Amino acid sequence: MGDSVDNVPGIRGIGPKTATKLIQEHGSLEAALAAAPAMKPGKLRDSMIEQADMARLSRRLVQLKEDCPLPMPLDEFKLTAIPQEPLATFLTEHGFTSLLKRLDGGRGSPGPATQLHPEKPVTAGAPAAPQGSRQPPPEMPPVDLAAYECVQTLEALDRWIERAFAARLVAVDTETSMLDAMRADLAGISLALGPNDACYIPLGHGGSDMFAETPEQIAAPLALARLKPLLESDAVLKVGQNIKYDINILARHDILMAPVDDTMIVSFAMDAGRSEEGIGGGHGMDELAQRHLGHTTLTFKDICGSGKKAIPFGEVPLDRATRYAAEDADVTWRLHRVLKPRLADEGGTRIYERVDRPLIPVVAQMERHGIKVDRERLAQLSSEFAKSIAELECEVYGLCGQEFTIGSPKQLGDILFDKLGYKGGRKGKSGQYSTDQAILEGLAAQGAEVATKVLDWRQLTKLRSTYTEALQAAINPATGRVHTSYSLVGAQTGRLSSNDPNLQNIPIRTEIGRQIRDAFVAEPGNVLLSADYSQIELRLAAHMADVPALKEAFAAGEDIHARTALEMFGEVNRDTRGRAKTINFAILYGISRWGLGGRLGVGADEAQAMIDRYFERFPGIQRYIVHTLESVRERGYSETLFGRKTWFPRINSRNQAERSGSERAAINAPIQGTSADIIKRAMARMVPALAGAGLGDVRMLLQVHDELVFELPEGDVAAAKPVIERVMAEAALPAVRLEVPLGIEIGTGPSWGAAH
DNA sequence: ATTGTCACG
DNA sequence: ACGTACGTGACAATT
Repeated sequence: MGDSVDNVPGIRGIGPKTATKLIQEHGSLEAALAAAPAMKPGKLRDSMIEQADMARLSRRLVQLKEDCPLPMPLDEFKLTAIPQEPLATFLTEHGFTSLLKRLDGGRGSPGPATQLHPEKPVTAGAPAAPQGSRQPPPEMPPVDLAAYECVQTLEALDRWIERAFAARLVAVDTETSMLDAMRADLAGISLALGPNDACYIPLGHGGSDMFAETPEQIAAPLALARLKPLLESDAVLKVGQNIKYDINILARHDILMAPVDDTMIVSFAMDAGRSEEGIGGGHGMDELAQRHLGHTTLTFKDICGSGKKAIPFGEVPLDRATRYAAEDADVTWRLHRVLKPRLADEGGTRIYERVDRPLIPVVAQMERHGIKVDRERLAQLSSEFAKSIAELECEVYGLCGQEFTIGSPKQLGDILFDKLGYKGGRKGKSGQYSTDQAILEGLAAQGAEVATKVLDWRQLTKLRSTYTEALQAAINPATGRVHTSYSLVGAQTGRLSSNDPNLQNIPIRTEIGRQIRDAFVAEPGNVLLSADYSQIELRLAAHMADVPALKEAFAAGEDIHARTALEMFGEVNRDTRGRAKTINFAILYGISRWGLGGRLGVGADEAQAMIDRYFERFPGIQRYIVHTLESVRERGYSETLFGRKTWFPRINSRNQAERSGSERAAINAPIQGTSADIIKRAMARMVPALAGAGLGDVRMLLQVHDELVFELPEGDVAAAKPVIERVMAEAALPAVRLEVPLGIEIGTGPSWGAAH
């Protein structure tokens, strides 16, 4: 620590050496303050905190240089000698809020520092907090719901806006009528500037019927016009919990909120997969508040009820609405205060600042764009499917000699195995017959016609209920398009996930399902363009495990499964190539002899022999697996090439099933996660790259793990292709130099199906 | 709310 | 004696 404070000029107060020594002696700033009640609150204490922030700041400068866009050259870093606005933004964005009041020559306004560290002595006799992050930091007072203000006049709103500009950091939360950001009506906005320093601005509250009295509130357009400069100001950081939601709500009111920070994603960057017995591992606000602040929040259910009796937020009385909404902003502010500084300590800054955070506005915009679907086409498919389903039902009933619910695995299993006497074992702890695809295919191979019929029935009912019907219902009446919602913390590996509706699992593998892709279409005069990474995970495995034969094959543009077949079996044909493909996937997924044997229809011994041969022909793979597992067992987490961590708390479990599962996931996570990092980087760069090439009309609509889908004017296709190709192919650079090329395949057409 | 099944990468 | 590919989300049936 001694290396740091002295290097940073410009702060007076207690000396940097004294502060550093005190902090060092007590292990942390909090401990130093708690253990030194003799140190008076006020000036000295603030100085101490500043010193700690200074120490943190300088300690991180080297690190940040790599990971963050800096507003100034680092070598010239002096608090007083650089432009104040970008510095302020930098400081707030990275949690160095106590240093802010040193700027602007101490302009006398009650800046954030006094809010941050209220003049309240730390309780001397407080029990020592156990090490870890579960205790509230001592400088934060407990949540006081009575402290919040309901903002109902323009004068009050203007005071909050002015203070927010001065603070340069504001937690923001929007309250709405529903979860779907593209349909929800705005009920109000809450802001927080410090612990218990929060307000709620009701904008859309009213009774459930037209005779109920509307509570006093500022007219929404007026309030939004006042808030717009604040929410769009480069100099004020907006902090949210899942702020992509609020970005989209506000964007629909012509406010493009930026810059932003997201406590949910900060948590994800540090703690993906981290969960302990009895403690959830999620990144929801209620959970984070419990885990990091020791605070139990009001829940949405407490306020609006649940199920049939639930009422929209806009109908909640203002006093209760204020407590809930302002608390959310308050808690978000506190979480940011606790989590953002921890990010660098935990090595999460790089992935957060360079991958996940830049993605937030990009994904938000993709969601707002949505994609057009051809309703009539879907409806036509639906009725075709329905007709076939009805026929199949009759045939199945005939073959079984009775009517029953085909969709009930229990009834189906009993009829197939008990009544009709087919072979196929019991399964699972429920003692129920398994009737999944693999089992039914086995029956069909025995000549059970009914199994084929049931499989066809299953496929069609699946397609109809999940796709042709659901997608019609998902068309937004206001935009005429389908808007999915992407979760930025959905998958532990760093992948996105898509929901409401899920547009990452639209059928493609069968001809019949593929027709659904043809219903995803471009606007007239436009086309859809699909660009996907070819075999990206195998390429990454070749690089990460350093496998010469695989690297050569990719460099030469070979068919990788054929090459594998050649190495493994000495000849390439339909059969060996298929088996090689299965083995390649098995490697990516964390191989086991039983799993591979099951897939290939051979015994575990034979599967093991093939694994051995694979390791022999592709030296590097086994070493990668061993090293990865050693590292995860010791450190508790795996890491991608870009430094994304995924935690595996059960990697050393005494329960073998649990442990083996973690081991397989741990082998897969660096590969799947690196692939996710790469496409995320490509997405973040795509928007400026296209704009810079004069392709502002090209809209990125969808991401499907290794594929990006765009909608663009027909006339832009020729110009857009090389830009998209280059951004995707170079997405790992400059941070990572891959020893394999990233192959990109691009297609265009009037529909998603045709673009493949 | 949980289970089984199946759509995708 | 486990019970296996990794990562998701949605639907229908059942508790």
